[in-house]
Amino acid sequence: MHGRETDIGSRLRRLREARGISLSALARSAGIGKATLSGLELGTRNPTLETLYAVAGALGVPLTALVLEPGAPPAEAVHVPGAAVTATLLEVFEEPTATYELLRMRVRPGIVQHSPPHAPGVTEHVTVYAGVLRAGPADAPLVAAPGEHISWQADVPHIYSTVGPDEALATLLIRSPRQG
Amino acid sequence: MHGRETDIGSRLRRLREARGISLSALARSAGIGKATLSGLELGTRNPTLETLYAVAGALGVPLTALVLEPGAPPAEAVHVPGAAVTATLLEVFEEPTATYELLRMRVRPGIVQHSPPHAPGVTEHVTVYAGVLRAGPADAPLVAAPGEHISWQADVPHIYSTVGPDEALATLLIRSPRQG
DNA sequence: GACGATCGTTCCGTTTACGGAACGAACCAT
DNA sequence: ATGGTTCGTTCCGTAAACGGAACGATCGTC
Repeated sequence: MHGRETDIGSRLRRLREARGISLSALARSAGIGKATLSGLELGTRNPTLETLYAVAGALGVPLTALVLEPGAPPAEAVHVPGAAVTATLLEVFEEPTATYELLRMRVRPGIVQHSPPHAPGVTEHVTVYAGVLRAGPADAPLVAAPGEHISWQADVPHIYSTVGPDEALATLLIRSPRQG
Repeated sequence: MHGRETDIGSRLRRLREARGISLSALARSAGIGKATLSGLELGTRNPTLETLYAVAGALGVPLTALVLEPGAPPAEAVHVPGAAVTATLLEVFEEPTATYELLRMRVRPGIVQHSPPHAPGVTEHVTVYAGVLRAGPADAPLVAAPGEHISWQADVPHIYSTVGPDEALATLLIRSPRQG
C-alpha cells in the first residue's frame, strides 16, 4: 500500500535543487545519512519527525513548507473548485444539533467564486482581516473591510470575491444544523 | 534525551482532551495503536509522518496544527497593568450542550495579559492573522504566527501576549459546555 | 585514456517506531 | 465485595527508518 500521497519527496527535491546544493551536501549539513535523504526524496521512506526537522532546518524553511497540506483533510464542506478561494480547515466542533467548522480562507482578487447552495439552515460567518471581501448571497452580496464581520444563510447560491486589487484573508465559521 | 523540544505531545493531548475523547478512542479512529498514541503524547517517541497524518486526520485538524514551529522564544515580557487585549464580540451561538462565542481580538505588544480560569470544559481556539501571538495556559503557553491556529483548555489561568514588537490580530472562538 | 572527486542509489547491520496484548487503576453496576 | 468495562501505561516481537559503507555513473583535469 503506497497509502499516503503527500509528495514530500518531489517538493523537497525541488527546494534542494533550487538552492543548487547536492543531496550529499544537504544530508551532511542536516546531520542525516545520505541514504535517508535519498529515500525521502524518492518517496520510499516514511520519515520521522526528527528527520523532517533536520532537513527543514538545513534548508532554512519552516517545517510547514515541507508538509504542506496533502490531498485534503476530511473537510468536504467548503472547498469549492476554482482558484479564487482556498480554505484550510482548522477545527470541527460536533454538537448534538449542529456541526461547526472553523476555517481560514484566502480569496484571490479578480475572480468571482460561485458556491452552490448548502443544506437548509446552514449559516456562514466571516471575519475579514485583510483586503476587502465581497461575499454572501449571489443576488445581494455584502461587503466587509478588515475588522468587519458579516454572515448570511448559505442555503442559496452565494459568492466570494474581493473589492480592489488585494487578496482577502478571513475567518470562516460554518454552522450546519444536523440532518434528520 | 530531550534534544528537540517540539512539545507536540502536550499540544496533542490538549487537542484531544478539548474534544473530550479518550486516548483509546482516538487511537482507534486514527487506526494506530494505543501504545503509539500514548508514547506520542508523553513525548517518548519520535513519530513518523504517517502517524502524524493519521492523528491529525482523526482530530480533523491540519497537520500544521500539530507541528507548529518548535523552539518557544524566551519572550521575557514585562507585566504592566493595563489592558493588553481588546476584543469585540461578533456572534454568539447557543446550542443545547454548549455556547460558542466568536470574537475578534487585538493584543498589544509588551504586555502580558492574564486571564483567570474559566469554567471546566471551556476551550479557546485562536487563529492568528497578524503579529505573533503567545497565548494559552500560563504555565505552558503556545506560540502562533500568522495563519496558524492554536487551542487550549481555559479552565486554568491563561495568558495572552505577543512575541516581537508588533501587535497581534486574531480570531477567538470560545466554546463553553452548558453547565449541568 | 587514467585518475580523482563527487554525484545519487543501493546494500546492510543497528536502532527504534510500530501495534497487539497484558497490566494496574478507576469507575459503575449489581 | 465482585464482575465488567474503560481508562492510560508498559511490555515485547516485528517491521522499518536510520546512518555507514559500498556501488556505478558522471564529471573535470591532466
